[in-house]
Amino acid sequence: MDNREIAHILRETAQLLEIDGAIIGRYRTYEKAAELIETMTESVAAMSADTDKLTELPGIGDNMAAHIQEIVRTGDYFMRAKLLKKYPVTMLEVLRLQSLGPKKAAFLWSHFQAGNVDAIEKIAREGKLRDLPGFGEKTEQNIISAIEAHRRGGGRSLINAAEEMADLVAGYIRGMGEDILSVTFAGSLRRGKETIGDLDFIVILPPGRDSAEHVEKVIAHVLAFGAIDQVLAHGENKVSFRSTSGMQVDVRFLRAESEGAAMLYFTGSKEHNVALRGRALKMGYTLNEYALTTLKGGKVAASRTEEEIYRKLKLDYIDPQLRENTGEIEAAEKHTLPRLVNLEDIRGDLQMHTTASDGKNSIEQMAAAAQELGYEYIALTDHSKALAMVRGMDEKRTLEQIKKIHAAQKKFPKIRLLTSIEVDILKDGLLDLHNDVLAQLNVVVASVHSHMRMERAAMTDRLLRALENPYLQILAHPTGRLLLRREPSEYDMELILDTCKRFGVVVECNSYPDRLDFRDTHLRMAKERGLKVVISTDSHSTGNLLLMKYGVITARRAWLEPRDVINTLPLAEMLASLRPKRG
DNA sequence: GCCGTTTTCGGCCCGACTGTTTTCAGTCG
Repeated sequence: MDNREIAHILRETAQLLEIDGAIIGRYRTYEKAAELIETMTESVAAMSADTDKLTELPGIGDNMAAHIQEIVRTGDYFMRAKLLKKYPVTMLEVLRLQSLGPKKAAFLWSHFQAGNVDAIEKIAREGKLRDLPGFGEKTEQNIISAIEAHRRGGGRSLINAAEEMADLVAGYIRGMGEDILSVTFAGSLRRGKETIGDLDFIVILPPGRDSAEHVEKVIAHVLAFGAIDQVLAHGENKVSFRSTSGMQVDVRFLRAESEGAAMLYFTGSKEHNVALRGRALKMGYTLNEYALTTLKGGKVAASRTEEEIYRKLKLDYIDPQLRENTGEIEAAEKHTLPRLVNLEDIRGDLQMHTTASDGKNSIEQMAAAAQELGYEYIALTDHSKALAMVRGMDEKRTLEQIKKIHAAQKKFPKIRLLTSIEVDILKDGLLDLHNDVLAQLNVVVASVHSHMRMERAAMTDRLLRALENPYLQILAHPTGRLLLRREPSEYDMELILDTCKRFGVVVECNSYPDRLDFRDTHLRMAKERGLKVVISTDSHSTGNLLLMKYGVITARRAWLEPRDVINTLPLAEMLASLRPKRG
């Protein structure tokens, strides 16, 4: 049982308790335990043999430790099972509807036995909700439109799509000229999360131009943005809407003196903010989106920049990508935060395709584009023959490709073109090309593209066998997931990471926005085991080389430093850090 | 259910907004 599964059971218990009317603190404890376990890299199942280790975790007491042990032992938790006898499991889906929370959901269940989205939609469309206490015509309509939005899909977007939308909205708001001072995005996009549910903007008003009339004028401009599906909130300080693409956009209006506090608050994460507020309270302050204020006297201690606020809280500045309350506050206190890897640290790209398989551009075009980016080296990694539909290369064509790369090299004296391949890991764990061909390549990248839904034990064996091949140097997009489309393959992650470490295999952080594979938490596990990582784009065109920034931001979320990432190294050192080829 | 340099009981981050209410509960982030 992995951490995600344990956290899932605890979170469902929290939601069911909330529906059941438990007092706030009780279900919050379950929520907090779920949040903690979800973001931990150490296996809680492994820890659970030792009760003391569990209770040492913040927010985990004797009772919660016992519950966790029960979950690890039995795969379920009696309280959750008990509540699921009282409420249907579909109520958890109901809670995901906008404007329907635990209280209203519980009410609908107790009055109509309506415990799923379909049943609630039926009642709403029949006009039976409007006369209920606490409901009304507006609420009824909101629930119907929330159900419609829910049916259109979860509304989460890939990071590149979110970024495009954010640029569009920011550019539009910026079009107001001097009516605003600045517009900045915050939220999960600033933290670099792999998928984005909503966009948060902070609009700073010019000094002296913060009257209600002026804000209303700015809001009117925002609401005239073309792609609005529905306005969700429209107040004096903020406006929210759902875009036609299904993404929720929140825009908050503030004065310049609150900018730092607001950025901190709206960047989150929620867990980071809660921890910061707790710390502020202990130190005699209160923290909100306007300022850090002294408890006694209500004097503003800091508000203009994030740096000032962290400083007052006796913390080093914490990069947005680290703000998940997974140890960054403790590290900031002890001055042990990592020096995170930057895009500028990257010296080369070790996965890209050409017209030899499914790439759009030639070796020369890829080389020219990479050189333009200032790279010192690239690896040309076309597919191997198992991927017949993209004309994967067999042994003969691979050898020809090596010659072509050598020929192209002559035209590009300033960048090293490494001969390479993305060789398929076959169903039985063998690599798709003969070792004597792999031996002739500068770099061997391997990955799984077929039979991705194998059962856990078989997939583990398959990968172990592949890793035993002495020519395999880089394990690319190790879980094979496609964000919002395909779940990751399942295998014994800890064993595979330990094996990579043993053989000196480097794991990839694939920068493609729908892969981002390994994901942040897996990369952090890798780092904690002393593995090296390569951040690659897996480009299929020259334009794709720019996707590197998404890999870098994911690596930053994993606390990776330049020394953890081999393509921050000069060529010779990078090559020396790869698994040495043995016969 | 957890936790303590205000507390071993009584809080649990905090503020905006909406919609349904005549002063506030519920939802959200």
